[in-house]
Amino acid sequence: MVQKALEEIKRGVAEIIDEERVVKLLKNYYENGENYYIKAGFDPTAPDLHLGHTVLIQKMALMQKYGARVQFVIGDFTGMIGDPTGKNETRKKLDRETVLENAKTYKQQVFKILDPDKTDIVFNSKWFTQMGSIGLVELTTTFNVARMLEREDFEKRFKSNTPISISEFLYPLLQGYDSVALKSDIELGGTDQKFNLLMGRHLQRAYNVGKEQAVITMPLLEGLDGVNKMSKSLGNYIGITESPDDMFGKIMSISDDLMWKYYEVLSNKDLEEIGELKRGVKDGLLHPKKAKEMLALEIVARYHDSNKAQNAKVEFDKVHAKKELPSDMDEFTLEAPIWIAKALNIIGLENSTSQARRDIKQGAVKIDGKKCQDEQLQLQKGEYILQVGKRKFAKVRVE
RNA sequence: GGUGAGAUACUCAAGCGGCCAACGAGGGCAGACUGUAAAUCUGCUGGUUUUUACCUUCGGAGGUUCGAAUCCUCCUCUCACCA
Repeated sequence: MVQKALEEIKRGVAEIIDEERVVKLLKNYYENGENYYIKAGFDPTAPDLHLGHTVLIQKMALMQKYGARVQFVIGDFTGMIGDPTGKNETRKKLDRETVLENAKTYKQQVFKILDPDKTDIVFNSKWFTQMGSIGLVELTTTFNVARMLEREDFEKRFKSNTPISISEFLYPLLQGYDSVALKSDIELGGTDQKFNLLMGRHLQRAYNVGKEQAVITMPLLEGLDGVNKMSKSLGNYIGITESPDDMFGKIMSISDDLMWKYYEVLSNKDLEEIGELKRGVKDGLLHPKKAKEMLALEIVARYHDSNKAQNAKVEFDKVHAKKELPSDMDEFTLEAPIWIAKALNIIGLENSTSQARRDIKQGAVKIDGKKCQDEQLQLQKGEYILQVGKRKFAKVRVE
């Protein structure tokens, strides 16, 4: 039992630190029925979860089946500082209301995956506002600058003389302290979080919690561009609240290579099955597009339902493979006569009339399926279907 | 605190009195090709209905000049070296 659970848990993970402890926890669950706590922290600034987050969340959901209680930490306090990992931009201070609002959104999204009965949502401001400045200084005495500079991005920035704010040193300490306050048994995070996750271990020791958490890191999921990690600020993400059509289309647009990565960390299919698909594609028995469709169907069905997923697929084929019009389009009413470029701008298909002119020149604009050649064209009364590029459509009534 | 260097469009980065809406690279958008892809090739990438024109942009505010991203003054910010 333990062995099987461990195997499933290990799938797709980047690294497990202190695997022995994980085994112990599992054993204890099966033999004595005792639960254990797994923690993961989330930033309250961006309440929209995307598939990159779900890699982590799905893993937690899996572990809930094996005795884990999830501590879903909303970093409302730490969020004010901002994790220095990656880009460093000063964070806006979030007011209480926004944080609560975001937390609500989190709940809605997260419980599509996690079991609510086995999940605690906690805010880390709860213990940090009570800590006080003395407590904070005490926290800082547990670590030193040299060790702190071991963190890769700090080291890089230090060497290249890029400024590091003192408050950024605080971040790993605070995140680690969450594990002290919550007495977590395991903490999950992306591979870029490794340093912070290990800090939890260090602090649990320093504060004599009586245990040191194991750490499980998950690989970072690349975004749609296939290069950078999926993130909202880069715009290469697939949000779990997106419409079935958008979600389906976005998944279909990833490259074939990336598809397998997605399969590994996002699909519920077991590894053998995925291996078979992979072989099938390699041997030419299975079209890669088919394989990708299956993936897209599975994921869309998870966040919507299988009917909607199926519809999204049909719609997708209709628009892209058969080059027919989508069944749903935004509709607008404009006054006649109207200049085509202006019309495109008003209905939001183009950012400016200048951009519209350029696209018309390039033959990217279609009216009722026919290329528009004349950039001076005035639309007279009637109904038109305007299209820019392959994906942007709108129905326009001119009167 | 002292000295020096720098701030250019989404990002990086040229330009250093007129030929600058500003080289180039990345990104983005579009076209061809395809499986809607990826890769590749090509075009575009400040705005404005009148587009071999006009307007707004090169950290901010003034000034010199027929003319300034380019020169001068002050301010703000960043970096480096020294203390």
